Amino acid sequence: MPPREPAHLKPRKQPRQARAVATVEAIYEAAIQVLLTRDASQFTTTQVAERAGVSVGTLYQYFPHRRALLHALSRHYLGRVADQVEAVCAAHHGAPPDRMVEALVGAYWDAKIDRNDVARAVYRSAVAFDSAALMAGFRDRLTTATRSMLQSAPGLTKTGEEAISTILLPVIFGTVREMCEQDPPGLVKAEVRRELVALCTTCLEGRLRPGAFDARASRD
Amino acid sequence: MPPREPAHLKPRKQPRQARAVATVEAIYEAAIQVLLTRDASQFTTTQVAERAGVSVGTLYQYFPHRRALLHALSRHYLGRVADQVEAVCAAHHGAPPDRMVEALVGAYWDAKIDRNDVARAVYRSAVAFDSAALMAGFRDRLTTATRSMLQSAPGLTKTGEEAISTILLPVIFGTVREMCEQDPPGLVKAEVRRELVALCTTCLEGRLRPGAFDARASRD
DNA sequence: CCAATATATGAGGGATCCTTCATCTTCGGG
DNA sequence: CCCGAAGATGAAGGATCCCTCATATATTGG
Repeated sequence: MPPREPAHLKPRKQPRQARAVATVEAIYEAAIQVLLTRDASQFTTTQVAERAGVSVGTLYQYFPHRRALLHALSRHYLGRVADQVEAVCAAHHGAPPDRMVEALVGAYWDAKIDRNDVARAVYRSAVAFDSAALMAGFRDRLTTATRSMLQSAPGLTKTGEEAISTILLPVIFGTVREMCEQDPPGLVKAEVRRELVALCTTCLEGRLRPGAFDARASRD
Repeated sequence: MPPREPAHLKPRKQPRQARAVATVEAIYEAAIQVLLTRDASQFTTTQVAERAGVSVGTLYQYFPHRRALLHALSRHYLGRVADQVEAVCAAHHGAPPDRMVEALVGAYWDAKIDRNDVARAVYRSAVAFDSAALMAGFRDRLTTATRSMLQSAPGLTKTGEEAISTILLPVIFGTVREMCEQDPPGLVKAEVRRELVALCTTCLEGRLRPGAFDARASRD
């Protein structure tokens, strides 16, 4: 059950016909594009409508005002990312700790980097127009999913899990964000990703009860 | 020699009397405050002038237009941070690698977190109008300073230094940014900072020529 | 094929906002 | 004390922008 949103942010009406669905989709896509063009203060409803190939009136049939559009966009995207990460976390309950970390970083990384443009647009929307609540909710979902997964790790104490979550998530979130906004060559990105996994794994190893990581230690 | 800025961004006139200096300072401070109030699209020259206790006309005597104000603000702040980090890096040439990392993280962390509000304001300003060039220059300065410091480390090969810079800087930048925007309780921040240093140190150790880190290995 | 409903249009009202400039006040050197 | 220069003012012009609403078009169930 998603948290109920403030009334003034609710979409005005739901699209019922196929073409309306397409229209809303086009508006979302246009909003992303406009958000990415230089100055975010040029994010005007007119610009979005024009880019989407519809009239302003149409836009206002589905979104009561500009901020509601941004809110819906962020909500839509963040929800999808959270879904993906939650699924991966759930699928790795009880897995070896190093696999957990690899899966977590991989899921978050892919969700963000694959749709680099969308991620950047949402970052911008979140910063330019205050959506702290939305971001906090997103973080909470990922934190819960991660901690739940880590708690199922063999050889990891409860306090160890807390400590590692505290450091692991900011590092992952921050590094991935940096990669989104900097957008370096693919080769560099691949290297950073590899290293990030290694970094987090090492960090986790230090928290495990000695001996719980034997399988991996003898592998290399 | 700072990179020459586009003509349309240059400040209109330099303050010559004491009260003018105070005025400009007040405008900067007001700009930061306004930038932090909810919606960044409400960053209007009128708002800034009012908050600074001056009239709009005064503002336009020193800044040719709104974007120039934001540009100057970011430039001013990023320059200061880069100065601090560069100084620390220079002061640690030839130091033991673990001290290097500690100093680097510490310097960047302090510069950003101590003036949390300014950092957040600049992040916002960077988004509200495109300042990719400014940010890129900032990153370059820090990258150069860091690599120069690391290259002076005993037991670190040239390629090792490259690899470590590639991963180290995004992790530090990203994590610190995450802390700025999330702004968790002081205790959590302290823990993250400690762990971040530990993480980076471990990462560095793996790159050193075996034996070059003896002093530290025998310490714990 | 025909209502009834859903969807789309875009000109324009009202509200800002950015920026200018003619005018006034304050400062500082002689 | 005086005068030129520096600094400060704020009303107003021109340009957007957000959002509404009366109107037009498309779709669908019967």
